[in-house]
Amino acid sequence: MKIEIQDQYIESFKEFLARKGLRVTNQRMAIFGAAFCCDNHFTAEDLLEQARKLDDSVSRATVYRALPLLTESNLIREVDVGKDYKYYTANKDVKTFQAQVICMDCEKIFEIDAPFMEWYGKTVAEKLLLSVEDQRLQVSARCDQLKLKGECNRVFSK
Amino acid sequence: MKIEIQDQYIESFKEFLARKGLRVTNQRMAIFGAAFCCDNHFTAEDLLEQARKLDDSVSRATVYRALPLLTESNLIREVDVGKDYKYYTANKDVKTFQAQVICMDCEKIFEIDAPFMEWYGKTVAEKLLLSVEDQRLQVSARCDQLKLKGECNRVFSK
DNA sequence: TGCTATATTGTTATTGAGTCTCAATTGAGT
DNA sequence: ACTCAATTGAGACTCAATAACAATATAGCA
Repeated sequence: MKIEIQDQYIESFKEFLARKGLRVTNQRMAIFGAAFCCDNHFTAEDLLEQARKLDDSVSRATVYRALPLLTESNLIREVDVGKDYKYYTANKDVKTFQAQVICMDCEKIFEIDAPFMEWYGKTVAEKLLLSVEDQRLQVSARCDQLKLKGECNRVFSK
Repeated sequence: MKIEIQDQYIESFKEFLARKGLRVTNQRMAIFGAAFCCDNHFTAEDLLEQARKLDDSVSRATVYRALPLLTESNLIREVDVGKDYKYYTANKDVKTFQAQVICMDCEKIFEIDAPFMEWYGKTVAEKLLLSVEDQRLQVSARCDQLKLKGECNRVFSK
């Protein structure tokens, strides 16, 4: 069952490549596969590590070259957490606009539905006479607050 | 008139430094002044350049050391536009929550009032049983759309 | 199946924002 | 003015991301 869903995404990625006149390579598919098999948010470095488990020839440069393709094809998306590096996450089963709640200490990310935001985007668009390409609502919280829910990864020394 | 307003901010900054037991130095005041005399959003590098006009001894390191003080004192704030570097803007006359509309090509930033978001933040907080530290709504648009309003800085070759 | 043009790759070097180190300097209380 | 800790500038350094380039692999075609 899971495999079927994945196949659908694989097909979608291959179509995207074909449409752009790009080749289907082992490395690209390994990177794609890594992005979709890992559940959480991941950095470029995480992705490299995972992709190498599928194809150990994958290099850092190729990961960075593949990321724009994956975002452009709408299979993954950037999640900016205000750090110096970027996070990404696979676009699986996302039906509504989601806000990101980020722990500023351990960097754990929760995505919560915020369907209202879609309407809000349109309002903004009308106000500025342009169409919105993308919008993000990011909420920052502290880990000692998330800890109350027992969902913080980090151990604190201080 | 303008000078009076600035004096108020200067006082506020000096108070902040005093409260923290930090010294009032020429460099810090030059950086502060630069942040408040430039109307737009600025990067650390922009700030360095401006500050050097007020005190040419200001170094890059000092700018980066001053930025956390300015944000902590709430005189400026970070504006994350999803680039590899950070933008900042002075907190002048900001009464309500603002959403940022960013041109993905020329990086021009419009801030628009989004008072609703304050309420929304509280709702999110209740849902996750934590208190929100900060929230940002970012809207991305393309310059060729902003161009219609004649407000895009960039000249396009393609 | 094998051939060819060219897209893609890994390696390595490079960029650029931001941080760190440390000796020299400077501000503020005495 | 004196003292000493806070602050500074210069420059080395970190680290994510990008670029250059020679080697390799892919897809279309024979």
